[in-house]
Amino acid sequence: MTDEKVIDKRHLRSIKTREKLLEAAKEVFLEEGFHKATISQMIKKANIGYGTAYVHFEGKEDILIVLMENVMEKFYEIAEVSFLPKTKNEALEIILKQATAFLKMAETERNMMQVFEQAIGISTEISNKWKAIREKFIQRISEDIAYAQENGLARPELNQKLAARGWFFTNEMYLWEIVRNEHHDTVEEVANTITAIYTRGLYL
Amino acid sequence: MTDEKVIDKRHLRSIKTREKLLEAAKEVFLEEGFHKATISQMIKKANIGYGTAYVHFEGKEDILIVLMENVMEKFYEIAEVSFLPKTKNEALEIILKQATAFLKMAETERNMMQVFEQAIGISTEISNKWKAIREKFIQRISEDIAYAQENGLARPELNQKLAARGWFFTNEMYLWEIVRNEHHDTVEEVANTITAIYTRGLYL
DNA sequence: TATATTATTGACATCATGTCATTTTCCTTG
DNA sequence: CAAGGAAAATGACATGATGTCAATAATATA
Repeated sequence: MTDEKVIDKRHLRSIKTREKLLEAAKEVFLEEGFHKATISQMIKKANIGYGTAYVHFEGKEDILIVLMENVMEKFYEIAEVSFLPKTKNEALEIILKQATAFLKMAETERNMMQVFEQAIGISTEISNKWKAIREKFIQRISEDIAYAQENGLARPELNQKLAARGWFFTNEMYLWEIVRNEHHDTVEEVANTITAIYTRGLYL
Repeated sequence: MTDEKVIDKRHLRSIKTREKLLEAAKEVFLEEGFHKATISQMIKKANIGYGTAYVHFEGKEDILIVLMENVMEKFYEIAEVSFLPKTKNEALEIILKQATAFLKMAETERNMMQVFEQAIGISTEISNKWKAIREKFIQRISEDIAYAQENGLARPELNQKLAARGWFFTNEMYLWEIVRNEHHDTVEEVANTITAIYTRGLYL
């Protein structure tokens, strides 16, 4: 199990090479976007040989997946916050916090999220990982809505899964708009409006 | 203005070649997806020479843009339906119809929409055209909400633009799920739930 | 020091792209 | 209707990216 702790100079060099490449790849992805980015640019920036890239990774896509894992973990952390509201106010507060935390990611990780968005459209594997994150959120919120329905806080006639998806989808689309710098309302205002509509409805 | 009506045999042949290529390209895009698709596959299927493809189009992306124009026009038609509701019921009915028509597109044009989705992630031009469609919808709905607010039908404290975006975004995300065959509720149920939440709210 | 193991390397084969000089097809004019 | 010209089609080619692999360098071990 802990056999891997035997790290010799060779192994160390290997790790450093890998990290140099990852660092360079990040820059290239940010500068060029996913498809214009080439392995050649990365290895030049990292000062390593061409073949070396293929020793450490399977290709461009694989490199990006590794770079993305960091960011994706943060989403999981947000999604994993567990809650079972007892009052309507509690429910609203929590739903608002969740939306805000989610949208904030767009701002703090904007650069990598821009590359991420392209990659989702191109790589099935990356797309699947994003889908998993989405389902995690929807599952959480769906459970919360079901609980709220059982306790007379939410309208019982609404399909929880659909409602949860809708809520998440709205947040997600705003996330991408913020990532693309296409949106100039603050994260707080967006989160407030989404929550207000979902909890109070648009029409009187 | 009508000079172009002079169509000789050469011109006719040119048009036919172009159409043969578009037809073949459509098949290849559907079979292979946007990036695996190659010009070579298309020209073989169309029985024309390699260079010919570049006489008619600037490349893969350009071919897809032309193929997409058809589909996109249909979205514009839906978006252009104008309405100013007088009663709350009228507002709900119209918003439901709009959502249903929009989502139905995912079903009737599923194949091309699948290619479309990839293309949006890859081609800036296609992405921009889709954004224009989105803004058209949001503009329409935003106006409707503003009107409803002025006439005491909708909550006046909500930001119309944000509400309209949210509504559209939810629909759009469902659209893509349906396109990807990832969704098994009926279009009607989805449209109903979205409308119900937006108009009546999730919590009591 | 000699040998084994691990990591690195760049040259190479492959494949898609876009260009362009050439060829084919059709029209026009004397 | 024959000759020359214009429009359309063509495929060979140059370019650039990818992934592989046999050779080489660096380090460990006996």
